[in-house]
This record gives sequence, C-alpha cells and structure tokens, in this order.
Amino acid sequence: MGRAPCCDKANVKKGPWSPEEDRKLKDYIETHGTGGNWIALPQRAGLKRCGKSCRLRWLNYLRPNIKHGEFSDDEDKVICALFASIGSRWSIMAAQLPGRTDNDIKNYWNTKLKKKMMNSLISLPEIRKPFHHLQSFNSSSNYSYPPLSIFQNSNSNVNTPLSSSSSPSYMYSTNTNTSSYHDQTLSISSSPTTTAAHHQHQVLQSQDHGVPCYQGVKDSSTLVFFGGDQASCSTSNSDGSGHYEYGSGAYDHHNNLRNLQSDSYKEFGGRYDKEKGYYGDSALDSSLEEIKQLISTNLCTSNIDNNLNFFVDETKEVENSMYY
DNA sequence: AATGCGTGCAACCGCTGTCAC
DNA sequence: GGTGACAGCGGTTGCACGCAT
Repeated sequence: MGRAPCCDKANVKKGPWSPEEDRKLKDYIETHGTGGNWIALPQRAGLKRCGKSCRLRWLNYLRPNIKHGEFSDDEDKVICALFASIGSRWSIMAAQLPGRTDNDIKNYWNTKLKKKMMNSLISLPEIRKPFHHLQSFNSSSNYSYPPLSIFQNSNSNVNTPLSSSSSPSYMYSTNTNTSSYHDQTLSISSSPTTTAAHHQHQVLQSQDHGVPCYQGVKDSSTLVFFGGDQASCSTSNSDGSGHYEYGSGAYDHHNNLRNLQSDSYKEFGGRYDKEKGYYGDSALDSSLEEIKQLISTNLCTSNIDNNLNFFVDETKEVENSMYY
C-alpha cells in the first residue's frame, strides 16, 4: 500500500477563491509557511480546499512580489527568446522573470504574444534576412539551427539546444503571378508595411503535390510562404471574400479536434467561426514551430539584443498598421 | 437596452517523475 | 520491487467583462 488519500475529493470546494479564503491561506502561510506539505495545509488553515488548489492559489496569486498587469517590452523579449530556445517551458521562463508566474506567462503567450509574434514575423523583411543566402530550399533541406545561448550565465536549464524535429521551409518572392513556387530566387520585399493581417489577401498555393506544399498570402507586392507538409495542402479560395487558407488545418481548442479537411478560415488569428464551425487560431498553432525557428535563426545570426529590440519595435508597428 | 461575441485570465485537469509506504 | 500519493508542470476550460451590433 502507498500513502493515504490526500483529501476527500467530494468534500472540497472548487471554483474561484473568496476574499475570506485568500485571507485564511495568506495568514496561515505567512505565519507557519507551507511546511513543504500542501496536502495537510488546507485543513490546518481551516480551508475546505484541495492542497493542490491552495498551492496554485498561493503561487499564482497570493505569494508576495507577484506582478500583475501589462508585460513590459523587456519581458516580451525574454519570453520570445526563451520560447525560441526551449519552447513552452513556462516554469523556466517564470524563473527568468521575477514576479511573473508560469501561468501568467503561459496565458500571456497564448492570448497575446503568440499573435503579435506571428503577425510580426510573417510580414517583416528584416526577419527574412537570415534566409537570404539560401537561393532556394524546401522542407527536406538539411539546414540546421545553432543552439541559442542567451541565458547561459543565468540559468543552465534554459540553454537547451533547439529542437531538430523539423527543417525550415520558407520561400519569399516579389513575384505575384506565380502558381509554382519552387526554385524561386529569394528577395527582400520592397513593401515595409506588408502584413498577412491585412484583410484582402488572396490565397495562393503550390500546384505541385510531388514536393512540399507551400501556401502563401498575396498582396500587391509581396508573397510570404510558409512551409508545410502534404496535409496542409488544400484547395484554393480566391473568391475575394477575405477568407483565406493557412497552415495545416483548423484546430478546435475546446474539443481537441484537428480538422485537416477544412478549406477556409474566417480571418487570420481569429477565434471561433460559427459560420464554418471551427477555430481560426489554428493558423497560429500550425506555425508555432516556424515562429520558434524564425526567432531562433534571427537571434542566432546577429546581435541578440538588437534583434530583440527589433522584435518589439516592429511588433508595435505591425499592430498599429492593422488598425489604419 | 438587450443580445451576441471576443478576449483575458483564474482555476481545473491530467500527465510525469519522484518518493513514501 | 510494487503500488499509489505527492509535487510540479503544461494544457485546457469556464466565466466574467467589455465592446459591437
């Protein structure tokens, strides 16, 4: 036999904490500490809560020196850099950001920063620079990213080599009339304000299913391509409706269903589309690996701090451009 | 004013590694 | 050595709030 059950699951309160419960928990811990035993704590503190719930409440909300509110530009930089380096290791990120909790960082990334980065990364000529030396390439290329070492002096845990799970597959072109994108010469966009968030973009896609499929977003001067696998190929929507395809399928966050058959999205970065019956955030989800790789590559190819500053500045610019 | 929708975030869920029994 | 609880973590959900229609 192992240990006794931690608590009577049927007899503990769930849901939001009341001010009175907060006070009891805070008073108890400030007086007695946690004692390294969260399971026994609620009973001792006079709370009808599971120890796990108490721990979460304390760590995420009641603990001293917790920061609430807006994340600073510097914090944005750190989160982006760490995400590129170690992925969704929120607790490690929290260790680098005093006063922030893993839950806070996770929420911030999922609701704001991910979209900011996505909007920024897919539209910025500067971000494409690391790829300029590649005349042409596809998803089978052997290009590999060097490990990121930004924080190696502050925390060895975050100096983890990048994932090698997938190879980059991006192509950029100023040619707006091409339906087959292979072996195109890479070039820098001449349009500084190009963004995939502009609403009238038209969907283009590779017609050649014998090689990795590329989907692009087209505006008057620039194409931005994101790599994908065969599952991301789908029929083109060029009806000018403002809906466009992106990524590798719609992802339903609430039901954990991936719909690889979907054929359009309401809007880049959007949420649930009742008309279509699925979520638009999938564009972001399917490109997370691209975000990580783009951030990593950009960071690794030139001065890190300059690039981080660049991220923040350009993100603001793109955000502003979306609302003109 | 009523309703619907999008968003942010607190809290819960479930998994994994560790450790007590 | 096996079993099962604990602690910690990342993913997911539910709900309140604000804004748009």
